[in-house]
Amino acid sequence: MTAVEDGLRLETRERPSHGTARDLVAEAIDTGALVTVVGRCTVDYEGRASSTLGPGERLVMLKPDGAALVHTDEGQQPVNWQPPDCDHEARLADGHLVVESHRETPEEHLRVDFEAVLEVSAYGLTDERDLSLEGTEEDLRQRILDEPHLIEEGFVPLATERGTPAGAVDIYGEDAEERAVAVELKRRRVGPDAVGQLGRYVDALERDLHADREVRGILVAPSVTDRASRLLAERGLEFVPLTPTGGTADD
Amino acid sequence: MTAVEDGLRLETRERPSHGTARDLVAEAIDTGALVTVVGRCTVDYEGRASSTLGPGERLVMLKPDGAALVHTDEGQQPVNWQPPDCDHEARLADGHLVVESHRETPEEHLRVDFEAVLEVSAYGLTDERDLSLEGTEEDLRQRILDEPHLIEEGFVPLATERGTPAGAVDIYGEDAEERAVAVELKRRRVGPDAVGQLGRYVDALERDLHADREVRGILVAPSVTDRASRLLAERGLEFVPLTPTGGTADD
DNA sequence: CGATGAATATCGGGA
DNA sequence: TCCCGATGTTCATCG
Repeated sequence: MTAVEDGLRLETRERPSHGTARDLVAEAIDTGALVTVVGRCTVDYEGRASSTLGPGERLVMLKPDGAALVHTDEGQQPVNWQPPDCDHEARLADGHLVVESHRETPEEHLRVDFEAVLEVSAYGLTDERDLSLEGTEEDLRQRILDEPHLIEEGFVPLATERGTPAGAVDIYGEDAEERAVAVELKRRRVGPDAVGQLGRYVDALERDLHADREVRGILVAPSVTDRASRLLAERGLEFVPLTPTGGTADD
Repeated sequence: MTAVEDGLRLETRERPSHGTARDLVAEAIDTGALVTVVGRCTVDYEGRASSTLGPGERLVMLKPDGAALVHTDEGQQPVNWQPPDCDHEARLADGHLVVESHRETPEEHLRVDFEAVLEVSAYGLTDERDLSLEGTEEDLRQRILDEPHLIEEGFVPLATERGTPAGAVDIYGEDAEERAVAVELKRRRVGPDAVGQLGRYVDALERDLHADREVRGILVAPSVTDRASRLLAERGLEFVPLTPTGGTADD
């Protein structure tokens, strides 16, 4: 089976000279292609923090939206990077291909200096990027709004993202006895941080509403850690086990 | 200028047949090479959540440590991925190259189905990966341990990462009047979450120590947001502006 | 293996 | 633009 012509743009050079590599990278940046450069290089970053990386073999990706990624043979995360909206540049310095990426606000600069270039490729890519994702906190919220009794019998949601001086409450409502209820949602097992978050909202609501009005705080998540459970008890907060999808909590 | 032979392994096919692509990807996985496959594809993920991605042109990277990345032409983050320690597999299905990546604990599966393959490359990469990074929270901690007066005159650090029922305090110490002090460090401007964190530690320490002993809580960061500042005041906590590097706080 | 919190976190929504 | 919180966060460290 032979691949048919498909209109996808592609330009590749194996083991190019540094000059050829520079020209191809520079052209690809200009034409809005996605570029990969693989070779032995050093990397320097200066900006929100600063870092240096000694010689090693890596894959550098330059995206047309201005993002830059330096990947080694290990790890899901790039060892160095630059966020979108940066300006990329390819140049020769001391006979080496040097790729630089820069932005302001904040001032950040990435420099990759190649001592050997294994391959340079430029791809003209287009993507609709219509990702459909399920199992998020949003799904959990909708599930509760559809079936409020999942929280408890008589629970009535009154607002989502209700503002307080401490931040927005995921779901604000009332229980069967018309007590105010703040619900904090998490799509996965939670630790102490989520308890602190809920506690801040409850405190803020108790200040906001009349001081004599009781405010219940309910954490909704598949499960909680021991420490979080203890913190909930200390603060008089409650926990309701629930998953975004309706599956069992697999902790 | 011509690149010299450098021992770096490289295997590339432009617009290969799906069968050729499958063979090359499978061999590269076996030999521990880093693989890139560029082409038009759909992506399905099922695991901690689930997602589907319709047809589009993307770059798929398979790392020898088991990580997988699907990158579009936009964004610093991959649109889909799989963490390290997954098992990669390349197969033909309905004449299409299909790349799959799987792991257990948790059960997660990624499937990329190519309808067109623009290029397949396999790179044999090695990397020492000796990244040196400055400007981290660790740097801020060391700066304070070296010069405790940066917190205030008379401050004495007694422990780092001191355990409490609510978590570990970054720096625990005493002030000039021998009051207990909990210090929470952040390398950058902080919001309400950091105040909640510090508050939990202070509460826990006040329970741990004798109830009559006052515990001061000090947040150390380049700057704070308005809301965080208000929360600090409400809880009787303090703020000391300080950067990891000693530079000025650029908020 | 789980828990905990840092990160050049990134990303999207809202004011 | 900044603030704020979610994320299939990932990652290192510690118990």
